[in-house]
Amino acid sequence: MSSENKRSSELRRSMPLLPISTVMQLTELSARQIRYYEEHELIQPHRTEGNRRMFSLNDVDTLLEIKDMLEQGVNMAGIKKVFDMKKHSSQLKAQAKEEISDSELRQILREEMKLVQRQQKPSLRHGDMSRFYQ
Amino acid sequence: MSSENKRSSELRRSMPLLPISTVMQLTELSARQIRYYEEHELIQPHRTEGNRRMFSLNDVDTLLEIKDMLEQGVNMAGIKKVFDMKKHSSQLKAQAKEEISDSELRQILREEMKLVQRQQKPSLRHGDMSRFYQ
DNA sequence: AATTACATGTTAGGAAAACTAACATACGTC
DNA sequence: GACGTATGTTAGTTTTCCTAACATGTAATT
Repeated sequence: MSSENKRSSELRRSMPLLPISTVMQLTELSARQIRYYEEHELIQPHRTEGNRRMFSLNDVDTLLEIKDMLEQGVNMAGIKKVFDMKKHSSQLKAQAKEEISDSELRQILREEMKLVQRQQKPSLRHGDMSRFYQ
Repeated sequence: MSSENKRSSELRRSMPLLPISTVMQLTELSARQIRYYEEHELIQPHRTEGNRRMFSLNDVDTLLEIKDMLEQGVNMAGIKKVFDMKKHSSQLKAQAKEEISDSELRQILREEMKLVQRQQKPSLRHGDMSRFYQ
């Protein structure tokens, strides 16, 4: 896939299309749960002019990951850590891409992994929204 | 693509995910227009328990086709005809697949085309929802 | 055993979004 | 100028979603 395509599909996946009722069905989470996870800053759904939450496909993906980890006994704090690390490591990766070799990068990511695994054993299975679109 | 994948992506594309407000943004149609097209049976959005319309990606695709044809001067009746023919010819095609050769099939579809073209000159450009997912 | 923290349920009251139905209007056609 | 078609607008209702508060089950802590 070209980087152009990657960028525009990222755009589509982050478009706020879905009301909470749809997200409830897709994830089998309650509204209370979804709002609670937002309260803890695990997701940041868009708001309409009238203050209704509107969710993207990425949000649904994230919620499925959260659900997964909770079911595996990871608590909010743990999930936050995992997400922080993910963000950090993808920033690192983006930055590193232009500076270092692949093998050096893999080495760094292995070290990051160890850091997290010391604290908990999260499921790293990726969210499964791919079921719901093309 | 395997026929299994084709079937399941069709499933996803027909899932009622979107409220009318989202569809309005995606298509740049007014609520009045969308409801009017439903009234004329060009789309059949799902209804929630509380009677709210919920639209699928296929519905959005269809609406974009309708918009396209209207802009090209085709009226409701013409659009209906085009859709009827589409449905008919895809049924025909499905049935034919197991009975006749490709070249025979192409011949039949050419004849169907002529039938419609005698009445109007619709745009056959396909709806462009592919912008919005994966 | 009592306390605490965490994740979620439930309820109440209010605001936004969507519904139907009816009437209004612009524009093309007879 | 009357008519038909596609769309706008408005009014009155119903449904969905919002926040905030309090309730509850379970696990960890004392």
